[in-house]
Formats: sequence, C-alpha cells, structure tokens
Amino acid sequence: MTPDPADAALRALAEPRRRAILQLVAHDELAAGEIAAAFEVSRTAVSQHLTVLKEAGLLHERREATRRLYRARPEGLAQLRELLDDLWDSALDTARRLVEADTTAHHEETA
Amino acid sequence: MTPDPADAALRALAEPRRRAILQLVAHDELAAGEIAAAFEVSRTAVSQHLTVLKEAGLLHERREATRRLYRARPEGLAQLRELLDDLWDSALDTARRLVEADTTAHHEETA
DNA sequence: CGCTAACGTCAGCGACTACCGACACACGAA
DNA sequence: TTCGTGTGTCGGTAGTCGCTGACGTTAGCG
Repeated sequence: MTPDPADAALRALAEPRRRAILQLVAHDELAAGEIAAAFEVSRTAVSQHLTVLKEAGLLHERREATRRLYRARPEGLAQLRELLDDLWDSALDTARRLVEADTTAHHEETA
Repeated sequence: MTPDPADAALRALAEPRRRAILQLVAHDELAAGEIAAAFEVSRTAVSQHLTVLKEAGLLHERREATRRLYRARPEGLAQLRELLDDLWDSALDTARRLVEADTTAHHEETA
C-alpha cells in the first residue's frame, strides 16, 4: 500500500484519455462497452484505463448481469482538491510575504 | 503548443519527487542547489524536475548572480483547482441524481 | 447443453521518462 | 585573466506505460 493515497489519483489523472473517460462518467453512469465506443482505441485499452481509475479511487463500479456500470466517485476527487488547496494556500502566502519583504527592503534603502 | 494547459501541470504533479519539490518551494524561495540538497538524487535529476515544473507553469524562477531562486506559482495551481472543482461538481450532481432515481424506482415498486 | 454478448486479463512491443556522469556556460573574486 | 562556484544541458540506460491481439470468464437465451 502506498502511504500517499493521492499518488495513484494524480498519476491516473496525468493521462489525457483517463481524464476524458472521467469526464464522461462524471455526467452519466455508463457501461464499459459504451465508454470504449466513445474512443478510437481498443476496448482492451479502455478497460485498463478503467482499472487504473478504479484503483485510484476515482471510479465507482456497479455490476448488472454481465455489464459493468461506471461513474465518477466524488470522494476520490475531494482528496485531490484538499491537496491542491493546501499547496495553493502556502504558495500564495509565500508569494505575498516575499513581495512585502521586497517592498520593505526598498523602503529601508530609501530611508 | 498543447490546447490543454492543464495537461503539462497534471503530468508534472504525477511525479512524487516533483510534488515534494513543489511543497518545498511553496513555503520558501530556494536556490536550485538548496533544493537538490534536500533529496538523495543527483543535482542533475532535480534540475530536470525544476525544468518540467517551470514549463508546466507551476514554478517562478528568479536569477540572482549565478544562482536561480525558485518558488511555487499560485496561478499555475489555480487552474488545476478549477478543473478539479468542475469535475467534482459534475460527479456529485450525477451521484445524487442516480441515488434519487433509484429511490423513486423503489417507491414505484411499492406503490 | 451449446451459443452469444459483455468484460477482464495476459504477453509482448514501441515510446516515453527518471536517473546518472560528464561537459559547457555564466558570474564573481583575486 | 584565471579560478572556483552555481546551474543547465547532453548522451546513454534501466524501468515504466499505453496500446494491441488472443484468450479466459460470466450471465442470459435457445
């Protein structure tokens, strides 16, 4: 098990095709075959992408007879939002602090 | 040029080492050598990571003599927050809608 | 039971990537 | 100018990843 749960999710989202799949199932619940039909790659490739997304916690799978219905999992996306928000907050604070320090330095120069 | 500006940023964040670097420069402005010293890989590897992060718009570079000072760029992270927020909203709406439809179906069954 | 449909899984291949050591370049001090 | 310091860049290598065709599996129908 990876100690960082966000790692798998970020690696999953790094792939453009997987982002497209996720957007597809964010609006509707779709079967594997329907998802595969939306792309020009083999059904195998799509199936593997679905596996990656599911293991990253970004997808919810529901079986209905031989079909497997997928939809995006909001909880999986939530943790990524947190990670980004924290990073963003820190970066913003640091940026502001540095700008202020620079301004102060200028004032001392001219003083 | 890639039509999707978030692609480079997401691919950059997919690498654990780059996330660690970003967290480092999110709190302080650091020189390339200082960043490299914080990890056990070669200075070369870190330099390449910095290039990737910079080209993804996640890093701000400032030159001071021979040194290059880096810090996280909030604007670069902001666009990723938007992308995630949109995905999250859609996924949440869809999830709620499906649950409601399921509940309604049960009511009709028992009606 | 045999047959079909809907999927996942496996083995292999080409492309990409994180890493390293060696080298090149820019800047400041003596 | 010569030397040392701080960094980016290049060539090469081992490992990873996305893709494909072939095969295995499960559920429903005749």
